[in-house]
Order: sequence, then structure tokens, then C-alpha cells
Amino acid sequence: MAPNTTVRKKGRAKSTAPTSAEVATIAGVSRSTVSRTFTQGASVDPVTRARIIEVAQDIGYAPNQAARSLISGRSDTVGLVMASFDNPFYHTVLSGFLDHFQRRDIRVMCHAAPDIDGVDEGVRAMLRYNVDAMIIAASGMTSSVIDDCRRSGVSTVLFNRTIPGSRVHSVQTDNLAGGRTMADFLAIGGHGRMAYIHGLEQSSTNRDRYTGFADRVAELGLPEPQQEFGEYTYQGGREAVKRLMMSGNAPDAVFCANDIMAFGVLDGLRTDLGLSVPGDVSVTGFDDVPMASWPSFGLTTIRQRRNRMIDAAVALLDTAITDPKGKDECVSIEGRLILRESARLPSPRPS
Amino acid sequence: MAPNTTVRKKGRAKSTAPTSAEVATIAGVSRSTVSRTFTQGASVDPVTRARIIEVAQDIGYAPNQAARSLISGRSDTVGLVMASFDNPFYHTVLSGFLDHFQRRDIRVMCHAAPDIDGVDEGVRAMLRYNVDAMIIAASGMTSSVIDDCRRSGVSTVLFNRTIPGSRVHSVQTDNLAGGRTMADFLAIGGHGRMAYIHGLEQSSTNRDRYTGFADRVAELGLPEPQQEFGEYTYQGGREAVKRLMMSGNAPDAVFCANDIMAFGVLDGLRTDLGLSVPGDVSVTGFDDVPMASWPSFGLTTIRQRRNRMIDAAVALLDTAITDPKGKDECVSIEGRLILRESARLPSPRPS
DNA sequence: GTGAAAGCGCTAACAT
DNA sequence: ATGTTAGCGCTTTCAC
Repeated sequence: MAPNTTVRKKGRAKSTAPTSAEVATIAGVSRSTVSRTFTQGASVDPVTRARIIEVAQDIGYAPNQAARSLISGRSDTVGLVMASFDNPFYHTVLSGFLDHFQRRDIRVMCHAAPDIDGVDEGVRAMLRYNVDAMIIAASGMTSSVIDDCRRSGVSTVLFNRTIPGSRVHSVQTDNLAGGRTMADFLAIGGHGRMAYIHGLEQSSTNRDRYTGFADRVAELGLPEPQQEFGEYTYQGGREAVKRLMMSGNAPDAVFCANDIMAFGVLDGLRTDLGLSVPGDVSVTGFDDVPMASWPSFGLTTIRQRRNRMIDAAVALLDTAITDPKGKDECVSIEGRLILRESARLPSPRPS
Repeated sequence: MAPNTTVRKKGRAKSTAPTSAEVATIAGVSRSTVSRTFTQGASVDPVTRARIIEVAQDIGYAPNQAARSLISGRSDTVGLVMASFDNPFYHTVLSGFLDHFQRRDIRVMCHAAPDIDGVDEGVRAMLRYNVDAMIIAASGMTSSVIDDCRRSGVSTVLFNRTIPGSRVHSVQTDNLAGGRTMADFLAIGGHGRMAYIHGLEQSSTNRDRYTGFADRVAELGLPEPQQEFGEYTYQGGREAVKRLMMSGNAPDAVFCANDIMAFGVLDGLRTDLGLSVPGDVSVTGFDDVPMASWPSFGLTTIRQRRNRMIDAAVALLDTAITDPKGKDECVSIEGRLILRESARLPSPRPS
């Protein structure tokens, strides 16, 4: 916990950076005027303002954020804690959030949690830094720190997770609907022996995708899907599909809880087992990461609408700040079935 | 630039979080003692300390970092600005740095720069936040803010870039050597018509990889490599290779400045042109991202030793903090040739 | 080992 | 529109 060698600085404030006082002296105004010049929506005489800005640039002055944060109670900083950071989908999510907040000149503190405790730790750590908002993208681990967020008065939004009754906003893809859509699509394609490869069992996204899928399969009067477990990883998918195909009752369609596992499944099927996709088996995923469109994979999948989700998350954050006592909203965004070559399409009927 | 709708909080400090004063009152000690309890290496009576910690946990107190930073001059925060954040290699780099700093209870502020100006902007923004250290992973864009970093007294390290004479530490893969290695390897494999697909031209990593490659090719007495440009992207590589193969003098080996372009090249060759790899053409990359080992690609490539690079970067940061006036070091780490199936091996000679 | 007092750099009231 | 004043929450001398 306590570091020995460390990036931490030693002594006290070297105060190497210029302060507002210096600018004030040089520009011949009071500190307040300097401060106002750098404060949104304060009124300063244009000429004075110009002079101040020039001086500031000259000596390289910029307001000290720590001091600013101390008095204003905000830090122009948001915290983003992610679990499952090896899933490329979350790289694009991170990228999207960074892009958004950079435009608004808001800093993003990142934390990649290796496990459940990691999420709590990360959230708590960021709370100490007075982040103005917290985004928790940890698809389905139960976290006890949500209350801490609310107690600290930090607007919080859950990304791809909901904790019912937690009084926290959340955004997610409609995973239930996604699962159902996939069941319909595969059924129409004439598949009768379906299989599902789970991600992490504790993950709510995984559960919902499965539930939607299995429910719809049942409604269609088809046999219950076989199940395997792939831990949301490439290697996990690759091995899971081998177990599936060796099991005596080989499926003709495999729906994976995310794209990465589906890539593993494709490689397992083609390379390890010498089977053809979709000739022998159809394979589908969930996410639509960039690679899914590469011809090597051509993965039929459910697209999570990343941009919409991010916009929604940010909107919720803004709402939460405007109206901290407001009711918690839970935005659900429908995924979109993306057709590619990894799954058999329905054969056209003779008319 | 100026946001209108905003995550920013409005009013003044709600001071919703508990302060050291409250803890002090409840625990019946002075504020100083509370402070000491949470300060590394301060001496407090064990019994008192225990009581304080209990109270703190009770009411959910943790020291306010802004206040702490204001007086101590450090923030337990580092800034990480990256260009080319769509390259998976940098996802693993980010992941590695996060892991490292989280262990040390240091926060990481991330910035993904879309272009050169973005790098400068990101660095400058983070400087205002008093980051204790800055890591700039922007493989080869010239940046004028390095001086700002030094002026602010922030230890800085360049990741995969060097700016000679800048008096800033840096770590990078030995890209020149990597290029040479690849030339040797392809030559031994019997390739005589080499091609190189450039990433971004301004990128120093790209230049070095090419220079090493071309120099060694010349030394071996082989014809100068053909050149194409792929912008470091999948799509760029895919199109570049088509131009290359249509050019009348089709190469028998294509070396790409990074793995992602190589994946594009593989798909371009196999899917778009119906060629076989490595039967018709050998393909190699640089980075060794996780996907490179997937059988769909089986990419022969030069591995950048991510972990070593990160360790070196952190060590340099620590050095810079201990000895701010020290000479700038430039650590160069040799890449490692990883053999897979995308490039022809030398045929065994009859003895 | 502990308390009292000063102050980090800034912004927000309150004056003018 | 500008100056004055107070104080955000903490750490750190300086006494004891």
C-alpha cells in the first residue's frame, strides 16, 4: 500500500509556478481582477483584461487548480473507473469520454479495476480528489461505494450497469432486447441447436444477454441453449467452443456474450477444429468493436451505440448536477443487429 | 472551447464531505494530530491514532486532496497524454501505467490527443492541475510544451519519442535496430523485393523503423524497398497494399510500421486480392499487440517490451524527482523478433 | 507527542 | 468595474 520508491515529491511547495499576485503587480491591478479575468462570467474591463492576459502569457501564469478547487468546491475533473479494461469496447468508451470532456476542458482521472475491490478502491480514491462527477463502467459487479458517492454529493452515473434502488443514474444497452433479437435472428436463419457462451457470471450485462436470448428461444419452441463459459476473453471463447463441439450435441449456432470471445470462437472453429463458418456453425457476438468488421472475422453482432450511450451518460451527469435531489433515471438504449458473414442468413423462400 | 451545458458545479463549496476539524472534535484532539495521523512519517501516539482512524472511518473522513496539494505542492497525480490512442499498443501501455500508479495510490489523468496541437493543449491543461509528473506518449510529434514542463518543475518523460537536446528523459524501443532486424530476417527468408508501409510521416518511430530497415536492406545489396503510406491505420494498410501489388513490381515481402496496418495488409492481400500469405507475399509488423498472436493473423512482428518500457519510464520519473537537475537520460530498449506464420522462413539448406 | 498559529493560491462576498 | 476582506481544508513550523 505505502510506496517506498515513489513519484511523490519531497519538500514543501516550491511554488515554482507564477501566482495571481505576480500578475497583479505587473499588470498594476488587484488580485481579484486577475482572478475575474480567468473566471467564467465575471466582468472585467476589456482593456484591463487584455493586459492581464498578456502578462499572464508572458510569465506563464495559469490559475492553480488546487486552490481554485479548494474554495469553489469543484475541480473540473471527473473520475472514470472501468473494470474489464481489456475489452476493446471499453477502449472506445474511454476514448469517447476523453474526447467529450477534453472539449469541455475537464480533466479525466482514469482507474482500471482488476476486480470488484478494485472498483471500490478506485471510486473512493477519486472521491478524495473532489471529482465533480463519477462514471462507473463496471458491467456488473456489486459495489458498496455508490453510497459514498451520494454522501459526497458527487454526481454519479453507472455505465452498462444498473443497481436497482441505488438512486443513481445509469445508462445501458438494452441487453435483454439484444439477446432476444439474436434469438430471433438465428431462429429465422434456420438454426435449431443454439449455444450461448457466457462472459463473467456476476456480470449483469452477461446475465441479461443470456436471459433475453434463452427466453426468446423458449418462446420460439426451440430447445434450451447449451451453455459454456468464456470469461469474456479471446482464449476463453476459443476453448469454450471446443468443449461445445466435442459435447456430443454440437450446436449449429453460437452466440457469445461479447465480440472478443466470438473472435476466439471463430479461431477455435476454423483453425483448431477445421470447421467452416457459417457453413458448419454460425457465430455471433455482442458489442460491435472495430475489429468485428474486418473481413478476417466479419462478425454478425449486436452493436452497442457507444456515442449515444456516452451522450446519455453526460446528460445524466449534467442533470444530476443541476438537480442533485432528482429522481434517478435509468436510460436504456436499444442495440442494433449488424449483419455480416459469420452467421447464416435465412434462405430465400420460393414464392 | 467554453462549455455551455456543463458538468461543472455551480455555487460555492457545499463542503458536504467531513473535515479534519470534525474528526478532531469527536476524537477529542487537535486538528494537527488528525492531520499527522494521515501524513506519512509523522509521529502520533498509537492509541490516539487508532481512535482517530476509527472516528474517520465512522464519519467517512478522508483528507481533502486539493487542500493537501495546495500546501504541500504535490498532488499524488500524474498526467499521461497520448496521441494515437486508437492503436491497441497504447491501450496496453495505458493499462500498464494505470496498474503501476494505482498500486502506489497515485491518480492518473489521461488525455488522448487527436493531433499535434492536442498534445500541447493536454500537457498545458495538466500542468495547471499540478501533476507531479508527466508522461508524454506521442510517438513523434514535435511539441513546444516540453519547456513549460521543465519550467513548472514537473518531471517529464517521453514515451517512444526523443527530442534531442530537450533535457527531458525518454524511453523508447530501439526502432532503428528493429528495422534492421526485420531486414535481416526477411532477407534470410529469401525475399528480394521488399516494401515498407509507413505510418505517419512526422512520427519519429516510423522514420526510425524505416531508416533501419532501408539501411540494412541496402547493406545487404538488395534493391531499395518500395514505399507506401498507411497512416498507422487498418484501413490505410489495407489500401496501401493494394496499390503496392498493382504497381507492376509487386513485392514479395511487406514490412509495416505497426501491427494494425499489417492486419489491414493481411486482409487486403487475402480477401481483396485473393493472394496467399506467406505463399505469395510475406507480411510483418511492429508492436506485437495481443491480436498478433491470434491464428487469424499469426503475425510475425517486432515486440515492443511494454513492461520494461513502463518500468524504465517510472524509474526515470523517480530519478527526475530525486534529482531535478540531473542529466537527461534516454533509455533505449531492444525489440524482440517474434516469429509466426505470416512470413516465410528460410528453407533449410541441404547439408 | 501534541497544540496553536500561520499560510498555501485562489474566489466570493461585500463594499465602493 | 474594481479593490478589500475573509476563508476554503490542510500541513507545517514553532513552541511546549
